[in-house]
Amino acid sequence: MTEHSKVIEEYLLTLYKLNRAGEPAKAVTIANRLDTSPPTVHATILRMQRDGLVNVTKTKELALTKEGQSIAEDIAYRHNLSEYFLCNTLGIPWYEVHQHAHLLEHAMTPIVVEKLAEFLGKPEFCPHGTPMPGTELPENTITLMEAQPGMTVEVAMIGEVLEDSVDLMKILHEHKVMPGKQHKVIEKTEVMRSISLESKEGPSSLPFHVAEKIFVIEIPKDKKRSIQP
Amino acid sequence: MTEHSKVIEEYLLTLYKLNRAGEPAKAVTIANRLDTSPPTVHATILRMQRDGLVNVTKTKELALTKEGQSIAEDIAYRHNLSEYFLCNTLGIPWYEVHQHAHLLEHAMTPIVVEKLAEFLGKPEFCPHGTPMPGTELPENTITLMEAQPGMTVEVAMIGEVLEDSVDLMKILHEHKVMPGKQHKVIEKTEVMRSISLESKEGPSSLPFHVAEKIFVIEIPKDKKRSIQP
DNA sequence: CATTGCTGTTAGTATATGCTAATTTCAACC
DNA sequence: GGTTGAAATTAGCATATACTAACAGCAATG
Repeated sequence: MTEHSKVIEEYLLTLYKLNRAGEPAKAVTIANRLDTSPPTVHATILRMQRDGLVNVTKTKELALTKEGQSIAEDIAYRHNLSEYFLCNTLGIPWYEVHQHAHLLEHAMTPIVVEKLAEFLGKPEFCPHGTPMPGTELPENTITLMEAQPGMTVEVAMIGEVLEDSVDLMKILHEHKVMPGKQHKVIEKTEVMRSISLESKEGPSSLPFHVAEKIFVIEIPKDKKRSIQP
Repeated sequence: MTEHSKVIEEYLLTLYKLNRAGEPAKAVTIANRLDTSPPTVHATILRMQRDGLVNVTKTKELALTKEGQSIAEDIAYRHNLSEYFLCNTLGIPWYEVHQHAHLLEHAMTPIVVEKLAEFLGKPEFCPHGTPMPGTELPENTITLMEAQPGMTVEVAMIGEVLEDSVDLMKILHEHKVMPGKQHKVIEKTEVMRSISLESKEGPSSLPFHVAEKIFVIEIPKDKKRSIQP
């Protein structure tokens, strides 16, 4: 488990997140996510293969090796832990922590990780609701896209892809579309390609492509707002 | 104030520390401190000149420009703040924090620095007693080398050069040669080239080259241990 | 079947960072 | 004044990370 460069750690984390999201892990995808040219990604992946971090299948899918997976989980943990710290200890808004954690995640020694986790009480989810590696979302989690009009849902996780846009995150925050908050699904209109919600804070409307990346849990009628007044 | 690489930040911080210690800032010194070959240092300094971070005098002394100085102070602040956090919040021993802070100092956004400083209560000294940029040690600070037998002194700062050796730091810790602790100077023996001390925790002996890097304040007899029981 | 278009790859370059070996410079010392 | 030794510099090279331009491979589509 040698140390790896920031760049390599980025690639590993990106592959890890793609896996978790069930998206195909191709070189182009990395190029898009990391805003890097395809040739650069190509060269970097060659080095990662050389170093035993990924394998490339016949269909050009990138698969993390045991070691690659293990390092990626480590980075994801450092990232989520940093976010938790920045949000809960330092009071940086949850929709802004991603960018700051993005730097910290590459600069934490194992001891710092351990001590920080203890200090924070070994949290299991980051402020966006993403479970730490080893933890899972509840079985009955669905995407907001799958929720039907009339349902009341509680937001469980804001998909990691959305975190890259602070502007979008801020809007979600303003409408209280954030982990732990409940919303009622009003309607899904094909024409507008958006979903209307209503919560205590007022109505909101989310485009389908965003709703696909928001994970929620249906709240049975009799339990509505039992937790969140 | 563009962002600079980790390497450049290291160079800037090294120059800053040399200045503070009153040591001549030459290329060789950087090479030794950073364990890098002279040609590499040379090339890097050329880039730093190009980027307006340092000037090289006729005598080959390296002088930080206004901008270089300002960035260096920023890094020093991030470093010291990190150390304070690691020690006081996470409980990592004061003699170990340096190495961890060494990574963190390059990974903190301005917002994180600001929020962390607030959280910690804007400390003015790191756990080794080093003042944050803008703060100074008391006027009457001397090195342990300058202290005379019979004097009772309180440790103010462990020089930054010493921080690099965890082994040495650990020994200092075991003998309670740490900021805030009082010691009586017993004798300075030229033959052994060392200074003997005595404190409540027992006797200790420090070689001259270490004593030169430890900064203390003389405690008048009538005030001895008034602060530290 | 041929075209279109996405994906991957190659070629050619650039920059930052690192090295060793060899050479130059210069001040200090005999 | 000449020698010596430390410091700086040059030459030559390697690797990781980036880019653009050009090309190849292959599947989907008309």
